[in-house]
Amino acid sequence: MNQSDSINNIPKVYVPDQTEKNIYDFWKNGGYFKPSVKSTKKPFIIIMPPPNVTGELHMGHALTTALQDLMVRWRRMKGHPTLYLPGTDHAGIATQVVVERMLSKKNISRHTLGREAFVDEIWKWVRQYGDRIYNQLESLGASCDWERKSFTLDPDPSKAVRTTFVNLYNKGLIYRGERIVTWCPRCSTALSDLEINHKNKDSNLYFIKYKLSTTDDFITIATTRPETILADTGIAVNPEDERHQHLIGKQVNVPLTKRKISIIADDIVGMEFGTGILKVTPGHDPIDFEIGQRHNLKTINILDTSGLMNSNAQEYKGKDPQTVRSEIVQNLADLEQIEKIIPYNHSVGHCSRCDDVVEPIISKQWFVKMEPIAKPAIEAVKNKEIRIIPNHFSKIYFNWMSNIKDWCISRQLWWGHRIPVWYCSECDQLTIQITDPTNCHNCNSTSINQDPDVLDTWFSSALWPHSTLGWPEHTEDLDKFYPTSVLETGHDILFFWVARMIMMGIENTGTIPFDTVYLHGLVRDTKGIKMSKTKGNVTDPLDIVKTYGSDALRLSLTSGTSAGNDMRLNESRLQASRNFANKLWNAFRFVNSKIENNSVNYSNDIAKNLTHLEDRWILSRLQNTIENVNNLLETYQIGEAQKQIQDFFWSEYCDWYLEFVKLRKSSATPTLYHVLVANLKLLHPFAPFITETIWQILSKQMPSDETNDIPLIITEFPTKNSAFVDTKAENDISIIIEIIHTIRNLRSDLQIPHKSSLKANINIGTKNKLIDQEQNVIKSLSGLNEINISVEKTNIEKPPNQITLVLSNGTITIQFEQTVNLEKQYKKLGDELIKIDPHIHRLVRMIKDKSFINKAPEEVVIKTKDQLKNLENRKIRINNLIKNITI
RNA sequence: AUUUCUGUAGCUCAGUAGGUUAGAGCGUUGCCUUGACAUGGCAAAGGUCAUCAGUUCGAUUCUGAUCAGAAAUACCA
Repeated sequence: MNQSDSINNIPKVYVPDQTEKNIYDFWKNGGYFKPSVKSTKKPFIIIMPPPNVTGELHMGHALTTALQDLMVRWRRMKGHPTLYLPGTDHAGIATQVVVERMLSKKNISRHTLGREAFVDEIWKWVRQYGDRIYNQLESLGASCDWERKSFTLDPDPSKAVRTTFVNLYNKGLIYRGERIVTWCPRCSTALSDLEINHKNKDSNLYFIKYKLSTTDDFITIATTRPETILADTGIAVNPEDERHQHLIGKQVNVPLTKRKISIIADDIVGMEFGTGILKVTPGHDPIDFEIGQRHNLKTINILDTSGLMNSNAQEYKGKDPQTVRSEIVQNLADLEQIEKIIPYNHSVGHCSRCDDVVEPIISKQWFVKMEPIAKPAIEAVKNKEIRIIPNHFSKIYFNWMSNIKDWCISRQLWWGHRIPVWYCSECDQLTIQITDPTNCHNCNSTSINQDPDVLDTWFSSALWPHSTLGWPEHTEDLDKFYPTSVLETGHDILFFWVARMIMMGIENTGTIPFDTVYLHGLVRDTKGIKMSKTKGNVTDPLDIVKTYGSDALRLSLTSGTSAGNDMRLNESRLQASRNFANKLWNAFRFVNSKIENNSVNYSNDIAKNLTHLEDRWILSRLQNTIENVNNLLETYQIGEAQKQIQDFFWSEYCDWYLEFVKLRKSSATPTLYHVLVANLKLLHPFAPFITETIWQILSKQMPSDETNDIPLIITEFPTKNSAFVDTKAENDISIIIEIIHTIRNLRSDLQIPHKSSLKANINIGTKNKLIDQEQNVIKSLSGLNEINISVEKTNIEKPPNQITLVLSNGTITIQFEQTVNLEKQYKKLGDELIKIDPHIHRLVRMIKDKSFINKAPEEVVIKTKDQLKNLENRKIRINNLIKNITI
């Protein structure tokens, strides 16, 4: 480091990565992340929505962590026992795919390994890499209680899963049934509705002729999936449809097969679509399945678990549906059974994991009956027991919850919580219990086999707020920390997580899992496009941490945003945050240079020394900031809270206060220190590293005591002290600032350098005494060398070397050494008149309006009158000046 | 198709009890290396708050319609 670059050996640019790791370890090893046992205040708990154990940190994690950690740190500093409980999710499909891919490089498939060995392989992987995401969260400053970290497959959460399954089954809320589910051939498992994305695709609508069995007539049916003809078990028409009345009850031959099927009437059939005749394929379409149920139609399944045609598809067996489609179309064309083919755009379901086209397929799966569970969960939000922020997501929640469908929870995977159901091969009865049974409950036989399937990963996530705290056991943690406080996550995950957590929380514990849901928006790239690996537009948060520092990243993510809204992250935003951090750093350098090795402890009473106006002013402004910040954080207006802190710090403390006190020797130091420290505390939840770093250096400059011996992370968050509120000081300083501002403006307009001195006559009526007292400050910050205070009317002649400017409450006349061209200044006066007039008119109109006087609140009327008076006075002063000008 | 959200300065966005001469950051223009900081300072330009109605003494803010953009959910075979 260059010696000239430093005051007291502190580098003039803040370098984050030199300190962040040390600070984090200091907090972690000091046990500051653990819930305090001393406080009797209401605990504040955030259970981290568990990231995927195979996952790597992305911007979404960074945002969610910044917000969660901010909430946690704020409450911790407010003296609440806080628990931020981290965890990871086993992520069934995703993890299995990762490990399968790894094994395939060694030419091993999971089938050759077998289930047990394969699951062992995954565990090996998890043990090796599962902590990676945790380390990444640490670099963001997450103040989690790592000793309570939890993994969805740990024994306790697993027990919670089994207990829940058994309870729900016993209550009749879990059932096994043959349903149409959506099947992903690539992942070879059933999926829930939420795991499917619909995309519009260009395809064809095939008009196919079916021959009636008894006559030589044909009927024509429109379909997008001709390959499902092989699974047709009925034909349906609308009973109201006069065109097709005569067909009802007749039989047709299924093309390419020897089967004959009946024509039935069902009012679900749309008369406008196609020919108004629907082929019914109960095995491969949800609507057809319902029709099949109503009319007792047979169900034929033509697909196997890997999505290929099975033996029901006759000669097409073993081929994939797409191939079969074109073959069938060709075969039908050869038989002249294709009437026409028209291009058709329709939406097709895709697997949200692998993006393959999913197939509706009949299959036996486990379901949760949702309606009874959803009811109390809807009620909890309706009666405001749970508050969703921003509120408009409540509507989306209600909408989904009141149309909820049963949840398919079985997955044909090997990695996850295996379904706790055992089938008896002797009596066919099920044994369903929490611990592994050895015998059939019914016949006591030992030949029982566990269901091979595992549960949907979200099933365990749904239990997360209580399972991580020890449920179903009555643990101390559950007692102390449940229900939790806030669930913070992305709005895209409202249904996956939030809704299911609310339902299962109430179902299992009888209590809501959290009282507040805070939903954030998505982080988008510079162009506003959603970040995704496939698009290659992702920014790695760890790269940003390296370049700009963790605080800068956090500040960027939390600034200028409001809940629920998406945000764009770009370089200039990050730079601005880094610059802010650097500004803080340099203010600290300034203050530090004043207090180095001080023998007085400034953290004690500072009220004694408030003889200076600017001290009273900045402390008063600080109270205002503190009050606003607390209110804003209380109502989760996080971006606005941050803005208030940054504005106060930069625009008031740095731009004005620091400049004011440069004239003084040491009398300002206590206030200088006090306000800086208050800023550090206010900012700590937003930018934990730099604030703690500065505090550690600063607080050691003074004799130690109980207030400065403790780390910033657990110091008390500032609260408003009304004793420091001083509106008179605020008014006075605003007059001083206006004078300085006016003179600087003039200098800039006339290109008069700051160095060249000016003389001023100020007449500001009742405040002339103030000007007298503060003239040194005014001189220094505006470059005046002489101030005369005149009670007389300002000279309104127009000597060529002086000009009079208008202030809110008076005038200021500036004298130049030489003649200056003032044309521009006089024009400015005219411009202001033009601007001011409409305002005056507006205000006059309001005052004259009787209904305004009668109906508007009194303070608004008073304020309006004041405003008018001020503007009119100003207008008079401007007019006086203009009258005496001859250009 | 339904629902929801968004439309404020050149760009990105704040603006939660309806009363402000409508704000910030970035960018732009001019000036400045002054002992905290050029990742800085000083000064300035820039907006009919999408459009149109309504409610109100008063609307960027509330209501409705329209236009434009985004998202979610559902889906017709």
